[in-house]
Amino acid sequence: MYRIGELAQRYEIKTDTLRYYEKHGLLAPSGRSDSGYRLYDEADEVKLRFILRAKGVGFTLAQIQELLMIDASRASWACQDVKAIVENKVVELERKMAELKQFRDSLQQLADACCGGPESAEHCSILDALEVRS
Amino acid sequence: MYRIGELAQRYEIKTDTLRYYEKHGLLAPSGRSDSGYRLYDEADEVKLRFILRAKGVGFTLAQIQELLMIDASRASWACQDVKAIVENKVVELERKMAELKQFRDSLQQLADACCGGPESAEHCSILDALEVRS
DNA sequence: TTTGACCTTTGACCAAACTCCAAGGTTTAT
DNA sequence: ATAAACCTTGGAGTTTGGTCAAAGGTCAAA
Ligand SMILES: [Zn+2]
Ligand SMILES: [Zn+2]
Ligand SMILES: [Zn+2]
Ligand SMILES: [Zn+2]
Repeated sequence: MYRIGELAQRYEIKTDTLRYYEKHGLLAPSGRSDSGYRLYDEADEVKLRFILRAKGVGFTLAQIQELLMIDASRASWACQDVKAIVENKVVELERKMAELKQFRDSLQQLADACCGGPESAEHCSILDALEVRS
Repeated sequence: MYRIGELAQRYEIKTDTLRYYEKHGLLAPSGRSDSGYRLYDEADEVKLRFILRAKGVGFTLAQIQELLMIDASRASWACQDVKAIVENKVVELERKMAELKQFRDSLQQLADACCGGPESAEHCSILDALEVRS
Protein backbone atom coordinates (compact mmCIF):
# COMPACT_ATOMS: atom_id res chain seq x y z
CA MET A 1 0.00 0.00 0.00
CA TYR A 2 1.40 3.34 -1.09
CA ARG A 3 0.78 6.73 0.38
CA ILE A 4 -0.29 9.53 -1.89
CA GLY A 5 3.13 11.12 -2.17
CA GLU A 6 4.82 7.94 -3.28
CA LEU A 7 2.23 7.20 -5.94
CA ALA A 8 2.36 10.77 -7.18
CA GLN A 9 6.12 10.73 -7.38
CA ARG A 10 6.23 7.47 -9.31
CA TYR A 11 3.83 8.78 -11.93
CA GLU A 12 5.20 12.31 -11.93
CA ILE A 13 1.96 13.97 -10.98
CA LYS A 14 1.03 16.13 -8.00
CA THR A 15 -0.63 14.79 -4.88
CA ASP A 16 -3.27 17.43 -5.53
CA THR A 17 -4.02 15.80 -8.85
CA LEU A 18 -4.71 12.46 -7.15
CA ARG A 19 -7.00 14.18 -4.64
CA TYR A 20 -8.69 15.90 -7.56
CA TYR A 21 -9.29 12.58 -9.30
CA GLU A 22 -10.75 11.19 -6.08
CA LYS A 23 -13.04 14.16 -5.57
CA HIS A 24 -14.30 13.81 -9.13
CA GLY A 25 -14.99 10.10 -8.87
CA LEU A 26 -12.16 8.75 -10.99
CA LEU A 27 -9.85 7.13 -8.47
CA ALA A 28 -10.43 6.59 -4.76
CA PRO A 29 -7.74 4.96 -2.62
CA SER A 30 -8.86 1.53 -1.45
CA GLY A 31 -7.97 2.32 2.16
CA ARG A 32 -6.95 4.76 4.82
CA SER A 33 -4.36 4.39 7.57
CA ASP A 34 -5.33 4.75 11.24
CA SER A 35 -4.31 8.37 11.06
CA GLY A 36 -6.36 9.02 7.94
CA TYR A 37 -3.66 8.85 5.27
CA ARG A 38 -4.82 7.62 1.87
CA LEU A 39 -3.52 4.14 1.00
CA TYR A 40 -3.44 2.97 -2.60
CA ASP A 41 -2.95 -0.66 -3.60
CA GLU A 42 -1.90 -2.39 -6.82
CA ALA A 43 -5.39 -2.26 -8.30
CA ASP A 44 -5.54 1.48 -7.69
CA GLU A 45 -2.25 1.82 -9.46
CA VAL A 46 -3.53 -0.11 -12.47
CA LYS A 47 -6.51 2.20 -12.55
CA LEU A 48 -4.25 5.24 -12.38
CA ARG A 49 -2.25 3.94 -15.33
CA PHE A 50 -5.51 3.50 -17.21
CA ILE A 51 -6.41 7.11 -16.50
CA LEU A 52 -3.03 8.48 -17.52
CA ARG A 53 -2.87 6.44 -20.71
CA ALA A 54 -6.40 7.43 -21.71
CA LYS A 55 -5.55 11.05 -21.01
CA GLY A 56 -2.47 10.59 -23.15
CA VAL A 57 -4.54 9.59 -26.16
CA GLY A 58 -6.81 12.60 -25.80
CA PHE A 59 -9.78 11.51 -23.72
CA THR A 60 -11.28 14.05 -21.33
CA LEU A 61 -11.71 13.06 -17.69
CA ALA A 62 -15.46 12.70 -18.25
CA GLN A 63 -14.84 10.25 -21.06
CA ILE A 64 -12.29 8.40 -18.97
CA GLN A 65 -14.86 8.02 -16.23
CA GLU A 66 -17.16 6.39 -18.73
CA LEU A 67 -14.42 4.00 -19.84
CA LEU A 68 -13.59 3.19 -16.22
CA MET A 69 -17.18 2.30 -15.50
CA ILE A 70 -17.27 -0.01 -18.48
CA ASP A 71 -13.92 -1.52 -17.54
CA ALA A 72 -15.13 -2.11 -13.97
CA SER A 73 -18.00 -4.26 -15.23
CA ARG A 74 -16.72 -5.53 -18.53
CA ALA A 75 -19.04 -8.49 -18.60
CA SER A 76 -22.13 -6.33 -18.86
CA TRP A 77 -20.89 -4.41 -21.88
CA ALA A 78 -20.18 -5.37 -25.44
CA CYS A 79 -17.17 -4.62 -27.59
CA GLN A 80 -19.58 -2.54 -29.66
CA ASP A 81 -20.12 -0.16 -26.79
CA VAL A 82 -16.44 0.40 -26.18
CA LYS A 83 -15.62 0.74 -29.84
CA ALA A 84 -18.44 3.24 -30.28
CA ILE A 85 -16.96 5.51 -27.63
CA VAL A 86 -13.57 5.42 -29.27
CA GLU A 87 -15.01 6.00 -32.71
CA ASN A 88 -17.06 8.94 -31.48
CA LYS A 89 -13.88 10.41 -30.10
CA VAL A 90 -12.18 9.90 -33.45
CA VAL A 91 -14.99 11.73 -35.19
CA GLU A 92 -14.79 14.52 -32.65
CA LEU A 93 -11.05 14.87 -33.22
CA GLU A 94 -11.51 14.91 -36.96
CA ARG A 95 -14.09 17.66 -36.71
CA LYS A 96 -11.72 19.68 -34.61
CA MET A 97 -8.88 19.05 -37.05
CA ALA A 98 -10.95 20.16 -40.01
CA GLU A 99 -11.86 23.34 -38.19
CA LEU A 100 -8.24 24.10 -37.42
CA LYS A 101 -7.24 23.34 -41.00
CA GLN A 102 -9.75 25.87 -42.23
CA PHE A 103 -8.34 28.48 -39.86
CA ARG A 104 -4.84 27.73 -41.02
CA ASP A 105 -5.75 27.92 -44.69
CA SER A 106 -7.48 31.27 -44.21
CA LEU A 107 -4.49 32.68 -42.41
CA GLN A 108 -2.06 31.25 -44.91
CA GLN A 109 -3.94 33.03 -47.67
CA LEU A 110 -3.76 36.28 -45.75
CA ALA A 111 -0.04 35.84 -45.13
CA ASP A 112 0.65 34.95 -48.75
CA ALA A 113 -1.04 38.12 -49.96
CA CYS A 114 0.97 40.38 -47.62
CA CYS A 115 4.29 41.67 -48.92
CA GLY A 116 5.87 41.30 -45.49
CA GLY A 117 8.19 44.22 -46.15
CA PRO A 118 9.62 46.80 -43.76
CA GLU A 119 7.55 49.69 -45.04
CA SER A 120 4.41 51.13 -43.49
CA ALA A 121 1.44 48.85 -42.90
CA GLU A 122 -0.90 51.49 -44.27
CA HIS A 123 -1.41 49.38 -47.38
CA CYS A 124 -1.30 46.01 -45.58
CA SER A 125 -3.55 43.50 -47.28
CA ILE A 126 -4.02 41.53 -44.08
CA LEU A 127 -5.50 44.43 -42.18
CA ASP A 128 -7.56 45.35 -45.22
CA ALA A 129 -8.92 41.84 -45.51
CA LEU A 130 -10.02 41.82 -41.88
CA GLU A 131 -11.94 45.04 -42.38
CA VAL A 132 -13.83 43.99 -45.47
CA ARG A 133 -17.56 44.36 -45.07
CA SER A 134 -19.18 41.12 -43.94
CA MET B 1 -25.90 55.62 -33.85
CA TYR B 2 -27.11 52.20 -32.78
CA ARG B 3 -27.98 50.99 -29.36
CA ILE B 4 -26.40 47.83 -28.05
CA GLY B 5 -29.36 45.59 -28.78
CA GLU B 6 -29.60 46.62 -32.40
CA LEU B 7 -25.92 46.07 -33.06
CA ALA B 8 -26.01 42.74 -31.28
CA GLN B 9 -29.02 41.62 -33.27
CA ARG B 10 -27.50 42.58 -36.59
CA TYR B 11 -24.37 40.54 -35.90
CA GLU B 12 -26.14 37.73 -34.09
CA ILE B 13 -24.26 38.10 -30.86
CA LYS B 14 -25.48 38.82 -27.32
CA THR B 15 -25.50 42.27 -25.81
CA ASP B 16 -23.47 40.72 -23.01
CA THR B 17 -20.79 39.88 -25.52
CA LEU B 18 -20.52 43.51 -26.60
CA ARG B 19 -20.29 44.59 -22.97
CA TYR B 20 -17.64 41.93 -22.47
CA TYR B 21 -15.62 43.26 -25.40
CA GLU B 22 -15.88 46.74 -23.97
CA LYS B 23 -14.79 45.65 -20.51
CA HIS B 24 -11.80 43.87 -21.99
CA GLY B 25 -10.68 46.78 -24.09
CA LEU B 26 -11.65 45.55 -27.53
CA LEU B 27 -14.58 47.72 -28.49
CA ALA B 28 -15.96 50.73 -26.63
CA PRO B 29 -19.03 52.54 -27.96
CA SER B 30 -18.10 55.99 -29.18
CA GLY B 31 -20.91 57.63 -27.19
CA ARG B 32 -23.63 57.42 -24.59
CA SER B 33 -27.16 58.77 -24.71
CA ASP B 34 -28.41 61.23 -22.08
CA SER B 35 -29.81 58.33 -20.14
CA GLY B 36 -26.54 56.39 -20.29
CA TYR B 37 -27.32 53.97 -23.11
CA ARG B 38 -24.31 52.89 -25.18
CA LEU B 39 -24.28 54.35 -28.69
CA TYR B 40 -22.23 52.76 -31.44
CA ASP B 41 -21.41 54.48 -34.74
CA GLU B 42 -20.25 53.26 -38.16
CA ALA B 43 -16.60 53.12 -37.11
CA ASP B 44 -17.50 50.98 -34.14
CA GLU B 45 -19.35 48.67 -36.45
CA VAL B 46 -16.34 48.37 -38.74
CA LYS B 47 -14.25 47.50 -35.70
CA LEU B 48 -16.79 44.89 -34.61
CA ARG B 49 -16.65 43.30 -38.03
CA PHE B 50 -12.88 43.22 -37.73
CA ILE B 51 -13.18 41.44 -34.39
CA LEU B 52 -15.69 38.90 -35.62
CA ARG B 53 -13.78 38.13 -38.79
CA ALA B 54 -10.53 37.72 -36.89
CA LYS B 55 -12.28 35.46 -34.42
CA GLY B 56 -13.66 33.55 -37.37
CA VAL B 57 -10.18 32.74 -38.64
CA GLY B 58 -9.07 31.51 -35.23
CA PHE B 59 -7.49 34.43 -33.42
CA THR B 60 -7.97 34.69 -29.67
CA LEU B 61 -9.32 37.94 -28.24
CA ALA B 62 -5.84 38.80 -26.94
CA GLN B 63 -4.42 38.43 -30.42
CA ILE B 64 -7.26 40.43 -31.89
CA GLN B 65 -6.50 43.22 -29.46
CA GLU B 66 -2.95 43.27 -30.77
CA LEU B 67 -4.19 43.45 -34.35
CA LEU B 68 -6.61 46.24 -33.46
CA MET B 69 -3.83 48.28 -31.94
CA ILE B 70 -1.76 47.88 -35.05
CA ASP B 71 -4.72 48.68 -37.25
CA ALA B 72 -5.43 51.83 -35.25
CA SER B 73 -1.96 53.18 -35.96
CA ARG B 74 -1.04 51.47 -39.19
CA ALA B 75 1.53 54.09 -40.16
CA SER B 76 3.78 53.20 -37.25
CA TRP B 77 3.93 49.51 -38.08
CA ALA B 78 5.41 47.58 -40.95
CA CYS B 79 3.87 44.82 -43.05
CA GLN B 80 6.55 42.61 -41.48
CA ASP B 81 5.00 43.04 -38.05
CA VAL B 82 1.53 42.14 -39.19
CA LYS B 83 2.69 39.22 -41.28
CA ALA B 84 4.75 37.88 -38.35
CA ILE B 85 1.69 37.75 -36.14
CA VAL B 86 -0.26 35.85 -38.74
CA GLU B 87 2.58 33.45 -39.42
CA ASN B 88 3.03 32.76 -35.73
CA LYS B 89 -0.62 31.90 -35.56
CA VAL B 90 -0.23 29.55 -38.51
CA VAL B 91 2.60 27.76 -36.72
CA GLU B 92 0.52 27.54 -33.57
CA LEU B 93 -2.38 26.03 -35.48
CA GLU B 94 -0.12 23.51 -37.14
CA ARG B 95 1.30 22.40 -33.82
CA LYS B 96 -2.20 21.91 -32.50
CA MET B 97 -3.21 19.99 -35.60
CA ALA B 98 -0.24 17.66 -35.30
CA GLU B 99 -1.15 16.96 -31.69
CA LEU B 100 -4.75 16.14 -32.58
CA LYS B 101 -3.61 13.95 -35.44
CA GLN B 102 -1.51 11.92 -33.04
CA PHE B 103 -4.49 11.46 -30.73
CA ARG B 104 -6.64 10.41 -33.63
CA ASP B 105 -4.10 7.92 -34.94
CA SER B 106 -3.71 6.33 -31.51
CA LEU B 107 -7.45 5.96 -31.14
CA GLN B 108 -7.88 4.70 -34.66
CA GLN B 109 -5.38 1.95 -33.92
CA LEU B 110 -7.31 1.01 -30.82
CA ALA B 111 -10.59 0.96 -32.71
CA ASP B 112 -9.15 -1.08 -35.55
CA ALA B 113 -7.94 -3.77 -33.16
CA CYS B 114 -11.36 -4.13 -31.48
CA CYS B 115 -13.79 -6.60 -33.01
CA GLY B 116 -16.73 -4.30 -32.29
CA GLY B 117 -19.05 -7.24 -31.87
CA PRO B 118 -22.09 -7.64 -29.65
CA GLU B 119 -20.46 -10.10 -27.26
CA SER B 120 -18.99 -9.37 -23.83
CA ALA B 121 -16.25 -6.81 -23.55
CA GLU B 122 -14.31 -9.09 -21.22
CA HIS B 123 -11.80 -9.70 -24.02
CA CYS B 124 -11.91 -6.14 -25.44
CA SER B 125 -8.56 -5.13 -26.85
CA ILE B 126 -9.25 -1.44 -26.28
CA LEU B 127 -9.71 -1.84 -22.56
CA ASP B 128 -6.73 -4.17 -22.44
CA ALA B 129 -4.55 -1.68 -24.26
CA LEU B 130 -5.45 1.06 -21.80
CA GLU B 131 -4.46 -1.14 -18.89
CA VAL B 132 -1.10 -2.19 -20.22
CA ARG B 133 1.76 -1.39 -17.85
CA SER B 134 3.27 2.00 -18.58
C1' DT C 1 12.39 16.35 22.05
C1' DT C 2 12.48 18.78 18.32
C1' DT C 3 13.06 19.22 13.49
C1' DG C 4 11.55 18.07 8.89
C1' DA C 5 9.03 15.59 5.75
C1' DC C 6 4.85 13.93 5.10
C1' DC C 7 -0.18 13.92 5.43
C1' DT C 8 -5.15 15.97 6.31
C1' DT C 9 -9.08 19.36 5.09
C1' DT C 10 -11.35 23.42 3.24
C1' DG C 11 -11.52 26.74 0.10
C1' DA C 12 -9.66 30.08 -3.17
C1' DC C 13 -7.69 30.82 -7.71
C1' DC C 14 -6.09 30.31 -12.90
C1' DA C 15 -7.17 30.67 -18.17
C1' DA C 16 -11.00 31.98 -22.04
C1' DA C 17 -14.88 33.75 -23.56
C1' DC C 18 -18.69 34.37 -22.48
C1' DT C 19 -23.57 33.97 -20.11
C1' DC C 20 -26.90 34.87 -16.75
C1' DC C 21 -29.04 37.16 -12.86
C1' DA C 22 -31.04 40.80 -9.92
C1' DA C 23 -32.70 45.19 -9.23
C1' DG C 24 -33.64 49.03 -11.14
C1' DG C 25 -34.01 53.11 -14.90
C1' DT C 26 -35.81 54.48 -19.93
C1' DT C 27 -38.38 54.46 -24.08
C1' DT C 28 -42.18 53.43 -26.96
C1' DA C 29 -46.66 52.04 -28.11
C1' DT C 30 -51.28 51.59 -27.03
C1' DA D 1 -51.14 55.50 -17.65
C1' DT D 2 -49.23 51.41 -17.98
C1' DA D 3 -47.21 47.41 -20.05
C1' DA D 4 -43.60 45.66 -22.99
C1' DA D 5 -39.29 45.97 -24.51
C1' DC D 6 -35.28 47.98 -23.96
C1' DC D 7 -31.21 49.61 -21.25
C1' DT D 8 -27.91 50.11 -16.91
C1' DT D 9 -24.63 48.10 -13.23
C1' DG D 10 -22.23 44.72 -10.47
C1' DG D 11 -21.34 40.34 -9.55
C1' DA D 12 -21.63 35.40 -9.92
C1' DG D 13 -21.53 31.13 -12.66
C1' DT D 14 -19.94 28.10 -16.57
C1' DT D 15 -16.23 24.63 -18.36
C1' DT D 16 -11.77 21.79 -17.76
C1' DG D 17 -8.05 20.21 -15.17
C1' DG D 18 -5.83 21.21 -12.05
C1' DT D 19 -2.66 24.24 -8.54
C1' DC D 20 -1.79 26.64 -4.27
C1' DA D 21 -2.24 28.21 0.51
C1' DA D 22 -3.49 27.94 5.39
C1' DA D 23 -3.80 25.63 9.54
C1' DG D 24 -3.06 21.76 11.57
C1' DG D 25 -2.13 16.35 12.54
C1' DT D 26 1.50 12.33 12.08
C1' DC D 27 5.73 9.96 11.84
C1' DA D 28 10.75 8.90 11.71
C1' DA D 29 15.33 10.16 12.72
C1' DA D 30 18.96 12.50 15.46
ZN1 LIG E 1 3.14 45.35 -47.52
ZN1 LIG F 1 0.97 43.48 -45.20
ZN1 LIG G 1 -14.51 -7.96 -29.17
ZN1 LIG H 1 -13.37 -4.54 -28.16
